Formats: sequence, C-alpha cells, structure tokens
Amino acid sequence: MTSQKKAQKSLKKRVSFLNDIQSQRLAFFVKALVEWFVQNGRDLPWRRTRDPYKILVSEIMLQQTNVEIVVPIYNKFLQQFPTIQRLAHSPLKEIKEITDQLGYKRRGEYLHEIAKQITFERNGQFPSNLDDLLSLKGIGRYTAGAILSFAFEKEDRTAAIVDVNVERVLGRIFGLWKWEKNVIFEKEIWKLSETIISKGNVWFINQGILDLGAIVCTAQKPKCPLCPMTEICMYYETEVPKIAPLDLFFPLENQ
DNA sequence: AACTCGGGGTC
DNA sequence: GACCCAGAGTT
Repeated sequence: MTSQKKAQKSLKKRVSFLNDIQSQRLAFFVKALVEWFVQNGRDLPWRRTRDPYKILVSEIMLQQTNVEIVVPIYNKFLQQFPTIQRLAHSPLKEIKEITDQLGYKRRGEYLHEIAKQITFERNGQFPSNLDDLLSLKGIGRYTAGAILSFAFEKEDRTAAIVDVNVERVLGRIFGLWKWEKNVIFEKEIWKLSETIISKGNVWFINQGILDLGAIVCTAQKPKCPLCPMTEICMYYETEVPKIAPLDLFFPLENQ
C-alpha cells in the first residue's frame, strides 16, 4: 500500500470516529449559526425572494464571483429579463451583454439555454429535484443544492451545498482543515453538510454558513474574535494556522 | 485528476 | 504580483 493510500485510509477512519463524537458540537453549531445569521447576515436581493428563476440567476452569477460584484448586475439582469419566459424569448446577445461583465462568459449561454428548456420543453415547469436540475448545463451539485434549499424549502426539497465557503467553515470548525484537498475530504464535507441541514432550517443554515465564511471565517485573516463558534472550533482551539496533524485534535481509538 | 474558463477585488 | 471568489464542463 502506498503511503498516500495509507494516509487516506487513516484519515477516513479517524473522520468517522470524529463524526461519532461530535453530536454536541453539531447541535451547538446549528443553534449558534442561525442566531448569528439573524443578527449579522447580509441583506442581499436574492434573499428576499423564493422565486426559483431569480435564485437560479443569482446562483449562476455567483459561481466564482464576489457577491458585491454580482448585486448590481443581478438587479439589471432581472430588470431586463423579469421572467424566465422573457429570458427564453430574448436574443443571446442581449443576455451576454450583461452577464459577460462577470467573467466566465459561458454563463450567459447556460442561462439562456436553461430558460429555453424550461419554457419550451418543460412547459414552464421549473425542475425541483436534484436529478432534473443536474441535467441542465451550468448547474452542478452546488448550484442544484442551492436552488433546492433556497427556492424549494417549503416543498421540503432540502439539499446540502458544498462550496469553498462550506469547505472552509466546516473544515475548520470540525477539524478537517486542512489536510490534502482530496476526494475523501470532499466526501466528508458533503456528509457533514448533509448531517447539518438535517438538524434544522435548511435555508437559514445554508445561507448562514455562506455568510459566516464570507464575513468572519475568511480564507485569509479570519476574524476569529467575532466568531460565534470559537468555543467549539478546532481551528481556533489550536491556534495553529491551516495545517495541523489530526492527532493533535483527537486521541486515537482504543488507546 | 488536471485543465480551462475570467473579471474584479484584496493585501 | 499572488491570492481569492455561492463551480462546472471537458478531457
């Protein structure tokens, strides 16, 4: 067995052990997160709607793009294309004129294509399950989960999301930050995200993690003194930036 | 698993 | 200049 494989197996074993003993930490996290979000969450335009079309537009635009940059373009876009039918009937050139400003210029085409498919092939019925959403180009696992949890929560279409914020926030707090960013790490973060949303209000939890990652638990110079999670956070406890062996956090099993 | 897409911000 | 950003598609 290669040393890398060995390390991965060891990681997986310890992570499952970690999951077993973290229920209290998890309960605290959910409660503190929602309380923090209600007080400190940003007032963003796409948080004042549950219209799946508008959520779709926001999530496509937000891919790899800063919130502050998206806001004015999102507003302009919806002013010009207020409904998915209007978008479907508009020329691609007009759409790209707005969306190309954000970079990743395929996104205008994706939005147009999705609008046409939903309008003409699905009779205007917006897809509300994971597989149908994933079948649309430009929508991956994160965006599908975001649309479900932000637009269809009332229909009980809950879904986990994992983006770079979720990876960083959950990874740090629950002690998965940071080993190699490998497949197992990704899988464990998805599992954690699934577990967490099962503990409460999905809309608030998912929005809350995104804001905590953007405002407090930032990639560089996290503002730990402002964080509601310090008493359960592995990253804060150790005060070791970024890399620390897991053995520092947890005793091994049966030892 | 690695590569590509991208403009705009921060430090 | 280097790094980062509500990722996804292609090879």
